[in-house]
Amino acid sequence: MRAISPLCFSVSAFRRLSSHAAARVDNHRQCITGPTNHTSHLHTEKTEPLISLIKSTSSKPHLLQIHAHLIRNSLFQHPVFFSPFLFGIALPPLHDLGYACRVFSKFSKPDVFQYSIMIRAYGMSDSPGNGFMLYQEMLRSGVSPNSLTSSFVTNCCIKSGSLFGGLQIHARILRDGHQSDGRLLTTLMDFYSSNEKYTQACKVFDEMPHRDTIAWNVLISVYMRNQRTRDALAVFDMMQSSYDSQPDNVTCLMLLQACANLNALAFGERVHRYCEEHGFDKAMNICNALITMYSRCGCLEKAFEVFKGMTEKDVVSWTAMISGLASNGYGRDAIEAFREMQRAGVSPDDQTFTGVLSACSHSGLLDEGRMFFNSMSKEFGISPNIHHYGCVVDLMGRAGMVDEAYNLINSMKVKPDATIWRTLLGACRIHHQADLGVQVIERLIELKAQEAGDYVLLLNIYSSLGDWGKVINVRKMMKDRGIKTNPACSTIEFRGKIHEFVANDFSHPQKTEIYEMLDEINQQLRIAGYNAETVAELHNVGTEEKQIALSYHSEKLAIAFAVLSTPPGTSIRVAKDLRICVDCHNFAKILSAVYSREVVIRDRNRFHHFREGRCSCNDYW
DNA sequence: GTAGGGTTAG
Repeated sequence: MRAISPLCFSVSAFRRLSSHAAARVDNHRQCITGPTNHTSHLHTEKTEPLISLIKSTSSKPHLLQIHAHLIRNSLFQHPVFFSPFLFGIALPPLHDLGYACRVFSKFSKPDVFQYSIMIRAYGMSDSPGNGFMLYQEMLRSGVSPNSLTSSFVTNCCIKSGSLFGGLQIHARILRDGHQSDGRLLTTLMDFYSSNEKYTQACKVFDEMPHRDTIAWNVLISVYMRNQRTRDALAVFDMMQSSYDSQPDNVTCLMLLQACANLNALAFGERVHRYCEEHGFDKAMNICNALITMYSRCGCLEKAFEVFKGMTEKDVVSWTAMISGLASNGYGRDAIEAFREMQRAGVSPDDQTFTGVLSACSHSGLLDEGRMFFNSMSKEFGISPNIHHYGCVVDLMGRAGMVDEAYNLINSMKVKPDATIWRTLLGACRIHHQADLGVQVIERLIELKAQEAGDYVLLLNIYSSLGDWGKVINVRKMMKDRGIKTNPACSTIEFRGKIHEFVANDFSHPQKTEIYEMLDEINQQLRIAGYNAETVAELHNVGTEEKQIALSYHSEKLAIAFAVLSTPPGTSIRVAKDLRICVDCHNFAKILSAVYSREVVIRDRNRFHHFREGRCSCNDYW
């Protein structure tokens, strides 16, 4: 007996089925060309099997055969068959937009469903802008959009970055009275958020009649994109007290990221407990986010605990652990973890090498760093990217090889970015290389990327050389170019709230106590041998004035607040947006001994752990 | 007589 392929079987099956339907349609030729509201003439019991055959196929050749048969039997133009056919060919998994366009253009009078499918298909393609054009064509031909059409076309505007299109759609949504559709409004929030119209995005949220978990999650992502990370955390409480929606795994994932950014350890632990209570802590992505959160909060023990507890570890888990060890100053352990990862049979990728190389640069492991940099491409076939180069430049720069680092940047295959020049500028500052520093500033200017911080580094170089004439020049240059310095900001978490401190800040409600406490601490530290390190301070002023200027750096205010507010022995965790200065480093080191407090300061992505008068990093940079 | 929204874990 001859074997019949499943495809042949299906085709013969629908041939049988379609002959009944065809007989019906033939009697009503107007169905084919005219308005297509004659579905009732087709017997449901005859058409349904054929429709479900069209719907169930996910093979393109099969769908094309069905197409041919529909044409032969004059059934194709009937929406009963055309709609599911278009659906199958236009959307994934087949998603043949070219084919879908051709058949769509042959269709005499598409309805709102068919337009919607095509708009959705455009939204998923490389030409989302065409989705909006089709939407306009649809309006011109008198077909009214429903809330799904609006949702699809809004998505097209998000993808194509069309602000104007989205605004038009929003106006139409209001006109048509679709403003109570939660899903549509969620897409609209996403639209405003992706166009940086955060106020508008929040307004849409406020006006929603019901907010489900996804709507709340979009609100969190709005806050996070808008650098309002603290507000993102506040959403967690609001969700838990709302009666109709609770945080889910996506909420937790985003909040853990927010905690990592804010150094909000206590809040992160709360989210962790919530994950455990709801069984999210078994998921790999949550565990990986937890590792990062704990590492970025300087709490490596907890990060390692999560890591150890994972039944399965992927490259992301290993990389998170390696990077965590690296940024916390445990370079050798990071390298050991890398070897362990290979023994476990997990292949490293480019980000793993970023972690390994940063481990070398943070711990000053020059030879190891070079070795990994070379083996990365030779053994693992991973070509170096800007981050890898950045680590090596940092490594060489710190080791005093500033000229070699400069040559390496010039020899790179990738275009140097502002960050890599800034890294070199930092090295120039450490090794007092004023001439190269000036050259680097010029490169930053070429990139139109120079920031106040870059000029401050240059100022640091000149002032440490005692070249006050040049200091005045740079200050004048900054003034002429309109460069304004933003004061550094330190944050500290206390009882679930984030407290912000800016140098010489007088806005905190407990300011008087904080300043008094800082004076008291300074007196105690001086007894223990602390002397304000004034060499790096910018102004050409007397020593006493310098000491006053240094006294109220933001991290010192934060530390004074912690000493004031927490019981003796509690660890003090500070996050700072700029680099910690030599003096504050010294201050924290001596304080850790005098007050018997562990102090953890995170500046940018680097940690300084102070315990019993020692710091985890060898020198303060 | 169908169809939709959030996450890019390091």
